[in-house]
Amino acid sequence: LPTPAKTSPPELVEIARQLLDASGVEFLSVSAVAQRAGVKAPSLYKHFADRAALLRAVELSILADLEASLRAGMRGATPKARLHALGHAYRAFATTHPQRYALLYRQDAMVDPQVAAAAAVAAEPMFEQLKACGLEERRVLPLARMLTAFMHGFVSMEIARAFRFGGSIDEAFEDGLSTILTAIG
Amino acid sequence: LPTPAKTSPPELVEIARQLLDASGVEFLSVSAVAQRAGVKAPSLYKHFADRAALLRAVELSILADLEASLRAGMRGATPKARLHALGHAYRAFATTHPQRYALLYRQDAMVDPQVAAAAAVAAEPMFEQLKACGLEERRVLPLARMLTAFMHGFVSMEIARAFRFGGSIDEAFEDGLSTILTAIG
DNA sequence: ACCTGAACACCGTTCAAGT
DNA sequence: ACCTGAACACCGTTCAAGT
Repeated sequence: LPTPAKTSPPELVEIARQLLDASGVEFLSVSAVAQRAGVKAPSLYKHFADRAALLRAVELSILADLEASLRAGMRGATPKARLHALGHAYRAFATTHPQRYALLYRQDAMVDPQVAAAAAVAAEPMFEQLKACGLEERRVLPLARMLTAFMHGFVSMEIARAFRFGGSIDEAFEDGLSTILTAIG
Repeated sequence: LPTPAKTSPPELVEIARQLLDASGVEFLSVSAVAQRAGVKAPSLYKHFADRAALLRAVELSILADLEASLRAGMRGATPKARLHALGHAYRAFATTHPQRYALLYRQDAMVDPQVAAAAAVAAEPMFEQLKACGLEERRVLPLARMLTAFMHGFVSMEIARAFRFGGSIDEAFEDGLSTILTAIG
């Protein structure tokens, strides 16, 4: 006869997210998650195939949060204004939850099709506004790539504390973002 | 009486670099490096304080290589042309040695003062050319940050295979780089 | 002065045995 | 159907003992 489940995939993902925020990916161990769920490590394998599958589930939930944050922050009267707001929402998400953000860009993350699909969904708000700017179709993709490259590069350097020469980080982000949006025309 | 050393820090760093290129950071274990050096794992602690110290030494050697690659690639008649060439040299370094590049931006890498200093040295070529462009002093730092954010963001997304909508990656990089260099004025 | 084997506390993972 | 203890192969690291 079945023993009642002491935990569940959603609960394990939630615990994993808390561990991630508190200590980073390297402390997000199967043992630690199982322990906080009140269960022994081997039991986790009844809910997830392996540690990678658990990380993937966490990643998917973070990408969903990112998309929601971008949509919520994307206010403004014009497409360009909304892209500007989206840029700041992106940076706010990454700097508020650096560990979550770092998980998204761990090595080979996008190789998994589910994760790649979720990342594409998170990129949709930006594509929608870029298209609404009314620029030529062939300019949309390069501009999207320039914008995401800048946003990701900036916040990941900020998180890594790679900006070490003083000066205003806020201004540098604002300047860079404005320059790119100006290039839209 | 002393036993002759079977290995040395430089040799261990070289072995670590080969392991890194072959399989990535996670396979860069103390045991694996020691084994390839023909020595048992505990012996490595006579040459490096711990695994982190070994990784740091590898990181320093990679940052030195990066600076050399940037300087070697930075040809051109004008400062702006040289910045353009530097951008392409940066991307070439990252895409040719993705594992080495990924090591540079691992979490909290820049917290170590030696690594931060080496990163600053690697950034010098770019600063030299930006200053040679003759723009106002207060514009140098924001522009440097925009340029590095774009370059790092672009190549790290490229390495992570995050560009999944087709189109020319080469063109997107060239477009983005040109847009930023145009903003210099 | 460097190398070694043994040991410790940790991983992720498997599996047979419980209920 | 899920949970468990025991086991396996791995980590990084320490340390006393060799030479």
